[in-house]
Amino acid sequence: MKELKELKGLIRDYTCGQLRSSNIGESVTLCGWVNKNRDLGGLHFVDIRDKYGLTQLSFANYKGDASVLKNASLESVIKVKGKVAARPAEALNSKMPTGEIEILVEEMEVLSKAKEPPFLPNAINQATEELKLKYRYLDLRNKYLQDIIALRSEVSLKVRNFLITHGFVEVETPILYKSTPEGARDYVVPSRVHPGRVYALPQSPQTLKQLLMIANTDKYFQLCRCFRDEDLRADRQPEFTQIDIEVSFLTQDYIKNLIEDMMKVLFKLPENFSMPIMDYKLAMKYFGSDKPDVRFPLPHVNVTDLFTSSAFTNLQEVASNTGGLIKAIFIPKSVGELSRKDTDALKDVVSPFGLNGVYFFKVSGGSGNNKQERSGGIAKFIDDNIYQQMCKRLMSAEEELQQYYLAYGLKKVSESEGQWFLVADKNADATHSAADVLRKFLAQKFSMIKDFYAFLWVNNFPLFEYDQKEGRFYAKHHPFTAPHHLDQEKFFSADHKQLSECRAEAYDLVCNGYELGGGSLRIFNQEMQERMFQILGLTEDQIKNQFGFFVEALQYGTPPHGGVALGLDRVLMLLCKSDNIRDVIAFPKTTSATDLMAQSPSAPSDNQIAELHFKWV
RNA sequence: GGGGGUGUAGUUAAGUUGGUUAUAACGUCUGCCUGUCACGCAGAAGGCCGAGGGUUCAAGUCCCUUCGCUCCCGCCA
Repeated sequence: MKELKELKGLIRDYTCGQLRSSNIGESVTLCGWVNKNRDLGGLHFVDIRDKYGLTQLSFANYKGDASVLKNASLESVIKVKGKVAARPAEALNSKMPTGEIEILVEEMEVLSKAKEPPFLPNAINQATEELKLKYRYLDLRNKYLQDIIALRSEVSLKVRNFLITHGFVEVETPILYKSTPEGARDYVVPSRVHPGRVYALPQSPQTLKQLLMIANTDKYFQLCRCFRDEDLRADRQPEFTQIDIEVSFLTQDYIKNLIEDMMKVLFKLPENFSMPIMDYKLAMKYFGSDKPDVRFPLPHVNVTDLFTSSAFTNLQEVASNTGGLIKAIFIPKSVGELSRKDTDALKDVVSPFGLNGVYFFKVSGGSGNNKQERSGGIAKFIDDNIYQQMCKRLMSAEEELQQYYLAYGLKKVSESEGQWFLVADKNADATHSAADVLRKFLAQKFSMIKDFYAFLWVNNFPLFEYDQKEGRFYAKHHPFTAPHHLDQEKFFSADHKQLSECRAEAYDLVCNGYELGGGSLRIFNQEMQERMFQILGLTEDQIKNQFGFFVEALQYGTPPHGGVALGLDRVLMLLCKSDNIRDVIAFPKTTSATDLMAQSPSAPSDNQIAELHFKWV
């Protein structure tokens, strides 16, 4: 705004955050909302507000109609004309950027009288989420949200500039498209001219961007809206924006270099910053997650085998069960110590994953002449051998994670005193998830989370996930992902185990425990694509109906290609340090995917029902 | 689909073991006030206690059903 050269044609001369003592003496016109009325009897002050700030209006010299002032209720839009004046020395306000001056109002007009609003922007009483969403336009008057809206616009521009400088072309793809199976539930749009048929809103323009590569577009990008009809979370909305990218004739390195440079621009990272890469298996092994938060240490160590013959039946049963997993986390005493009460409360941290609690024991002494002691919790089931193994594993974990410790400035454990926490479940996935959440909880509790952006690539994902219930493979990423170049044999093998172990040419961009995006190299020949559909158990008819056009296109000369899609909303969440996606979207939906302001979705009119050939059940 | 939290003046909250007229702050209205800036002071109005049903002499409070918001699990290729 400072350097902005304003065009003629506005009814205001300055914004409400602009005037300084250098403007004293100027005759100005300001417009804005009434933020505050302070009537001292003989003196009257009004704070006028816009998105740029606040300016105090003084009515000491006001000779106009007093009833106009009376009408200036809070949140009314007013226009004032007056002289910029210095405040008396005793009335300077150093807390306000405009605190050295005030406007001596000569004329005032209430452009739009406001009735008492349901809540005030910037008020002492924060309105509930429900009310704020119903009156979103009032909440958006808040500077916090206005700044984010501006940031979002700035980030979009930077992304476009960056990509266009690198030779990319932005291409718009259809919003009314085709239902894609194998993914999330589609939002579906009925058609007036085609009774009984529907369009689907894209979950992502995946096939379209690949077709653009076949079509010789070479380097494509799009800031595109995507739609998924799934249940929501604090970081998930039914419609969201992706920075969608696809490139021909590339290796994984190109995408990594490109995104690394883009993140440097968006997050103002140092020029020499290099993003570490972590193998999926390593991420799961030590962090129990494919999107680990690596701002703090506390790796998990697998201790399952140490308890196969334990006298403690809870752990013994898990350890003996195929698929059972026990993981341990160590908190050094110098970092902090949980009280007995806190330890019991860990139950609530892991219970969402079906676990009954967290096992623990404490190690004290051991330095100098003090004999080391294990006490509390399950200490009596931890013999010297088990304990030494646990320590050894923690050390080798730190060894194996060394490059990440260096990259993020994490400290290795240098003491044996402290508390061990064990998480166990017959289902390994539950242990991984619970241990991940426990790790984050402990880091939070002991203020171990430093304020920086810990970027990370995770790669070598498995190509497939096996669904026990349905007895079939699903694509972990999507069915166009290329099998890892070292796992081609496994991909064409008929062996279940080989297929399970087949890795993908896929990678995720992770930051501070959020998945910012993911991508892959794609399959670019027809035989391989057909093999993929075959493994996924699609019939000839299904392939033809759902992907026929795409498989056909692959036959007419397809360049090797790949890409990535980043969640713009999550990028913004990280940039403005919000943990709620609603903050970065101008008109967000509730967790039940409704719009409280516009009351959508709403019932169709009788006319629409007839035209769209609906039959309500 | 499942679980946790929550719903009380316009708004945000308090409300004990079920017991008189349901509190407070901000906002609104009235009056006073010449340097306030979370202005101050005095007063007033303002309530379907989310909705429906039940228990009870008596329900904001206990029970059942239901709805909204929110967080999490499942889900999100």
